[in-house]
Amino acid sequence: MARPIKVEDHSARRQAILEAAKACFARKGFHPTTTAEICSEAGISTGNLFHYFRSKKAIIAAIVEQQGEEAKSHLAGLADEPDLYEALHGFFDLVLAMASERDFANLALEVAAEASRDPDIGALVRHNDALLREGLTVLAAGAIKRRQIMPGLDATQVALGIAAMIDGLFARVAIDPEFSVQGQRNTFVLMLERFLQPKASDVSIEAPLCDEAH
Amino acid sequence: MARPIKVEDHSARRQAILEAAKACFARKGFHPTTTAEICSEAGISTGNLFHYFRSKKAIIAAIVEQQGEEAKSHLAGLADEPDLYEALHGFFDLVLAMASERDFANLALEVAAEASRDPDIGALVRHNDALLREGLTVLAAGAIKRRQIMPGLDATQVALGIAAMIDGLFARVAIDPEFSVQGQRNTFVLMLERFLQPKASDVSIEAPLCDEAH
Amino acid sequence: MARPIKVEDHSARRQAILEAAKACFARKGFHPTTTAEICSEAGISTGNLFHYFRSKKAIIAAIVEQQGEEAKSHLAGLADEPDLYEALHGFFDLVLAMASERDFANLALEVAAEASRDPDIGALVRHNDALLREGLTVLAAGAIKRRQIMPGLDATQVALGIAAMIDGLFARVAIDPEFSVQGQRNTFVLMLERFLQPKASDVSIEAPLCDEAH
Amino acid sequence: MARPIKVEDHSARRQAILEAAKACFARKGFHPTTTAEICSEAGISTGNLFHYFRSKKAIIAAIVEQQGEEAKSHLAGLADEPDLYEALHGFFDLVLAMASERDFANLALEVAAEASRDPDIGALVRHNDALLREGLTVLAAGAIKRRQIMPGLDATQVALGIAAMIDGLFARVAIDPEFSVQGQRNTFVLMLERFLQPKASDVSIEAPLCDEAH
DNA sequence: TATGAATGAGGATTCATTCAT
DNA sequence: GATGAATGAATCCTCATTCAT
Repeated sequence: MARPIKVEDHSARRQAILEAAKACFARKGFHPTTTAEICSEAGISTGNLFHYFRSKKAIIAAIVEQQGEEAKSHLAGLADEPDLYEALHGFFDLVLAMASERDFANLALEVAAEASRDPDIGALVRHNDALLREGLTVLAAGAIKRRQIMPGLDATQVALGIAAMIDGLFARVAIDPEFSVQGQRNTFVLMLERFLQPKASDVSIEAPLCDEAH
Repeated sequence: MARPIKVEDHSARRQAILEAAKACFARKGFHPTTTAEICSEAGISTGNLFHYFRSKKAIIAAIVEQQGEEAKSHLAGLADEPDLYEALHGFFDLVLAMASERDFANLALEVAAEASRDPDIGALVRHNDALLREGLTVLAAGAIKRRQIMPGLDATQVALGIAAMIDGLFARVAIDPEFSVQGQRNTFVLMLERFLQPKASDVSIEAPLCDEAH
Repeated sequence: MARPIKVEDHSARRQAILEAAKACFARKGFHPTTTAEICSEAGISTGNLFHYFRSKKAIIAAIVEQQGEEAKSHLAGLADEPDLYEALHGFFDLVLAMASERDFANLALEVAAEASRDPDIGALVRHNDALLREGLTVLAAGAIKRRQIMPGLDATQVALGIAAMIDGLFARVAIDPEFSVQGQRNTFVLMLERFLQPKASDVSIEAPLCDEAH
Repeated sequence: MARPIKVEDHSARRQAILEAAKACFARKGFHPTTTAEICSEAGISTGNLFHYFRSKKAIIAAIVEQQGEEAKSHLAGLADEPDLYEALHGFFDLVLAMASERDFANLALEVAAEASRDPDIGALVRHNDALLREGLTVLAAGAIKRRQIMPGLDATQVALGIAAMIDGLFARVAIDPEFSVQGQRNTFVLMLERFLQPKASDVSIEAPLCDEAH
C-alpha cells in the first residue's frame, strides 16, 4: 500500500548508469562500447538500461547535458567574484583540475567526435560551447573595462582564445599519455597570462619581474 | 592476359582509396563509416578494397602514417629557414591553412578519438605527435638561444604550448561550424606571439630589458 | 574478366527466398517467423537475405505484389473468354484449386491479418483486392448485359459477393483442418450459381416473371 | 488488512482487461500488441495483468472462449424460434450487426490468424466453429424437413455455406475500409436467400414451378 | 492485491571480410 | 586484379514475465 515514490532511487541509478557509460566511452569510445558493457559496468541487466534511457544515443546526450549543467554552475560561480581577472584564474584552475583526469579528457574527445557526426549531439555540444564562451566573454568584457587585459583583443576574441586553450589542453591529455597536467600547469598558466596581458603595463614598468614566471 | 603490374596504377588506386576514406571519416567518423561506403566513394567494388588494405583499421593507420610523412616534410622545410622565428610563423600559417578545411579538422578529431581507444592507432598518432613536438622543440631551442623568445619557458614547453594551440585551433573548427579560421586568424597569431614574446615590439620600446633579444 | 550478369541467378534466389518465406509464414505466421528461419528454409545465411530484401516487411510486400501479378494474369485470361458466364465458372475453379492448398489459404489469412495492421501492406492488399473486384465487375457486367445473371444485383454487387465467397472459402480451409475443398466443391459452386441465376437458364426461359418478384 | 476478495471486482477487472486486449488486438494484432499496451489501455500496472491471466496467450484464449459463449447463447436463442427459417434470418441479422464494427471484424481476423499458428488457440477456435456449424445444421435440418430450403443441399452443407458467407462478410470488412455492411446488407441477404431457396416463399406461393427446376 | 523495476532471452539488421568466378 | 554475392558474428533494442515492496 505504502508506495514511497523512489525518485531518489531512480535518479541514483540513472546517475550510476551515466557514470558507467562515461567510464566505458572514455575507455573504448562511444560506438565501440556496447550497451551490454555499460550495463555490466553499472551492474544491471541489459534490458534494464532502457528503463532509464530510451537509447544508447540518449545516454551520450544526457552526458553532454549534464556537462553543460556543470559548466553553467561553474560559470555562475565566477560571476560572483569581485575581481574578474582573479575569477578567470580560478576558472582556469578548475579546468586544469578536470583535465587532470585522463578519463575526463578522453570522454571530452569522444563527445566532440560524436558531435561532429551526429547533428543532435552536435547541437547539444555547440549549445554548451556557446554557453561557455558567453560566460568567458562576460568575464573578459569586465576585465577589459577595468583595463586588466591588454588591448589588441575584444572580449569575444579573448573568450575564443581561452576556449581554444582549454580544448588544446584536453587534447594534449587525450593524445599524450606521458603528458602531465600538473607538470605543465605552468606552461598553460603562462600562455593564458601572456595572452591576456603580456607583462602588462604595470609589470613592464617594474621590469625585474620579467623572469618571475618560469 | 599479360598484366604487367603497374606499380603506379596500384599506388594511385591505393591513394584514391585513402582519399575516399578520409572524406568518409571526416563526414561520418571512423566506426560509422562502412567499408562499402569507402568503396563506393572510391569507385571500386567492395571486395577490391581488401587487395589494397588488409583491413579497415589498416586504412586509418595508413592515413595517420601519411599525415606523419606530410608533417615531417613540413617540419623539414622549416629547418632550412634562416630566421627560425620567421619559420615558426610560416609553420603556423601552414597550420592555419590546413585548419581552414573543415574536413581536415573533422578527420583530425576522428583520428584523435580513434587513437584514444585503439592502442595501435594511438601509437602511430603519438609517434607523429612526438615528431611534431621534436621539430618544434628544435625550432624553439634555436629561437631561445637567439633570445627571440622571452624567458619563462624552455624549448620543450614552447613546443608543447604551440602543439596545444594547434590542437585547440582544430578543435574550434571541428566544434563550432560558425568559426572562421580566417576571421580569427589574428586571435591565434596574437596568442602565439604573446606566448613567445609578450608585448613584442611595443614592449621592447618601453622595456628593452625584458625582451631585448628580439 | 567475363562477368556474366547473372540476372537469372539473382531472381532465382530471390524467388527461392520468397517461396521459403511463404512456407514459413503459412506455417507460423508473419511475426512469429524469424528471418533466420526463412534463411534456414531457403538454405542461405542470415545476412544474405538482406541482399535480396531490404527488410522482413519487404518480403511480405513482395509476396503480396507477386500474388497481385498472378491474379492479374488470371483475370486477363478471363477477358478472352467468349462466354463470360463460362469464364466466371473457370475462374471459380481456379480459385477452388488454389484453396485446395492449405498453405496457400493460411498464407492468405496471414497476409490479410498483416494488412489490417500495417498500412503499407494494407495498401498493397487493397490494391490487389480492388483489381480482383474490377475484373469480376467487368465480367459480371457482360453477363448481366447478356441476361445471364438474374436481376436483383448490379455488377459491382455481384463482384463483391463473389469476392466474399472466395474469402469465405479460404477462411474455411484455414480454420477447419477437416474441411475438404474437393468434398465441398459442389456447395460452393451451387452458392455461386444460385447467387447469379437461381434456377439458371431453364428458369429464365420458362419463367422470366420469377426475376422481378423478389 | 482484511480484504474480502470481491469476486465481482475480480471478474469486473478481468473483463476490463479482456476488453482492453480486444481493442488492442483489433488495432495492432496479437503479436505486435505488448502486454504493457494492454495494461495501459486497461488502466492497470504491467505486473498486475498477470494476476488475472497466466500469460498473454491466456488472454486471447479467454477472448476466444468468451466469443464461444456468446455464440452459444445466440444459437440457443435461435432454437426457441418457432419458425426456423425466420430464426436464420434473425441470426444473420445479428452477424451483420457484429460485422458492422470494424474492430470486431479485425479481431476475428486476428483470432483466425493466431488459430492457424497456435494449436491451442486453434483448438478453441475450431471448437467454436464446430459449435456454430452444429447450431446452423440443426436449424437447417429443421428448415429442410419443413421444405423451407430448396433441395440440392443437405443440412451440413447449408451450415457450411452459411459459415463461409459469414467468414466472407467479416473478411470484406477487414480488408476493405470502404466496405459498408449496411450498404451491402442487401447483397449478403440475397446471397443467403438464393442459396437456401432461390425465389423463396413468395415465389413458392406464386410460382411453385420455379423451385422444382434445380 | 497492486506496483513497476528488473530480468534476459530473442530478433531484425548491419558489416567487415572472404572467395568463387 | 576485379567483382559482388555470401558469410555469420555482433549489436541495439524489445518484451513477456517475475518479484520485492
